[in-house]
Amino acid sequence: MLWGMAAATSSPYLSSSRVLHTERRGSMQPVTTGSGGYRPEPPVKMTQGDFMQGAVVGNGSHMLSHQWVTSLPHAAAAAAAAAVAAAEAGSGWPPCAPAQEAKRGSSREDLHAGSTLHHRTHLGAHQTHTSSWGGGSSAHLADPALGYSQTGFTVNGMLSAHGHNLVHAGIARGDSPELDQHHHHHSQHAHHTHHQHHGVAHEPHSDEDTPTSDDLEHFAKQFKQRRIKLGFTQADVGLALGTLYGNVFSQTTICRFEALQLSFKNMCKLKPLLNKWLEEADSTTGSPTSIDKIATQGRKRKKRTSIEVSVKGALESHFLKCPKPSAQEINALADSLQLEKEVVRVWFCNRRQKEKRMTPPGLPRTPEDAYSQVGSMGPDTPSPSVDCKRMYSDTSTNVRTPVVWKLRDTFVRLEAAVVGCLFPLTAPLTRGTCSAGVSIIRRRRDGDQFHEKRNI
DNA sequence: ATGCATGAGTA
DNA sequence: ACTCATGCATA
Repeated sequence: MLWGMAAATSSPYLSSSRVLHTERRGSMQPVTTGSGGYRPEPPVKMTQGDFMQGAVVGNGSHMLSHQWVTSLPHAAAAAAAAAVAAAEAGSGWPPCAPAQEAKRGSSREDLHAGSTLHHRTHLGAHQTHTSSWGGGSSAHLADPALGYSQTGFTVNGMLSAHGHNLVHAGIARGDSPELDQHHHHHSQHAHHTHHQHHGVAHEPHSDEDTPTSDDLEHFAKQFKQRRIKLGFTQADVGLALGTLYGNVFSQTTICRFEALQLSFKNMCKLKPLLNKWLEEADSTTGSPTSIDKIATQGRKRKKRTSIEVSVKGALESHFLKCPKPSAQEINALADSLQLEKEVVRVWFCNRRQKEKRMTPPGLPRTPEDAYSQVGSMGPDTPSPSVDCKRMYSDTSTNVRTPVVWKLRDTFVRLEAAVVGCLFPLTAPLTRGTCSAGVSIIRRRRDGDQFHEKRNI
């Protein structure tokens, strides 16, 4: 509450910050870290791009001792920018707010927004779901030679040279003809006569059609492939969207889109934008989209608290029992786990949100599958608590919300439950091996995480 | 790629 | 006080 209140009330922590945003930009330029380009001042570690430039103000960012960190514009970015773009100037974005107006208020409707743009006909080709679901992390795939890195930092002076994307120019075009969307790939596996167009993606459905989960999945896949071929990083795309539409997105969001980790609704909203970007990227060999965005000024952000594994296990256990604990339950929990209440509260919020995300790769493809599996579940099946039902109905706002989506939650829950039983506290989170016939997902251990892989 | 966090919008 | 879209920071 503390934070909440504070925040609500007014911005508590504004550092005296002044907005010094360094300006830099260039289309795809080096946006240092993922998206923002900020960094707490005393970067402990630096990566190649991080040479800190003393230049940046050393303002008294942290007067508040502890956890609040002041965000500052990233020095590295500045540097690069400086080189590159001293010239490019205004960005044209409202420094703070933004990006949302449009969406927020009208969220429901804007799903279709943007759809008007593309209508390309599809020429025919078809390609079924062939592509393998990208395997690696896109970041790595980017060809280093091109100078991309996850950070979007161009290695050498490429940037400096032209200030912008070489990327665009060089690569674009021509190369991947495969991008086609076969939209409705509905079940008729039998014959899909599809259209393919090359080079660009189109909207499968008419403008206002709400895409199906399969459409989204397919699009996401294609998008990722294409993006990689074109040599752009997720961060690049995010920035470019800002240029094209005014809404800048972070690497995180693009990443989540590709991984289908956004809500169905959110996926629908972003799809048109990304589709448009794709078209642009394909054709544009030259339109340097440049922009940049601003930064959230000097707000202070709570230092990210990291929760111990064992504690997470406990939280997870509780979550299974009660996804939406009351304030008191939270208090009690926080207390017993020795965490701040707010941390616990936020953890639950995030956990719930996570449950609502889109189908992660690896879930039952057809309702039938899902149902059959569900049906075989035992009684201990954690009754999809109230919350569960509610989630579904929420999601249902979208009439076409595919069943799969809804089922997904059930699965996750079931899986977690099963695993939870098997491994009470040890591996509760890692819903790894849940064989009970439910395991349609195969995971690979990776450090602390389990990566899901489609099992087919 | 993802965990924890923020904030607008709602109920 | 919650949901939802989003992102900084980090593994």
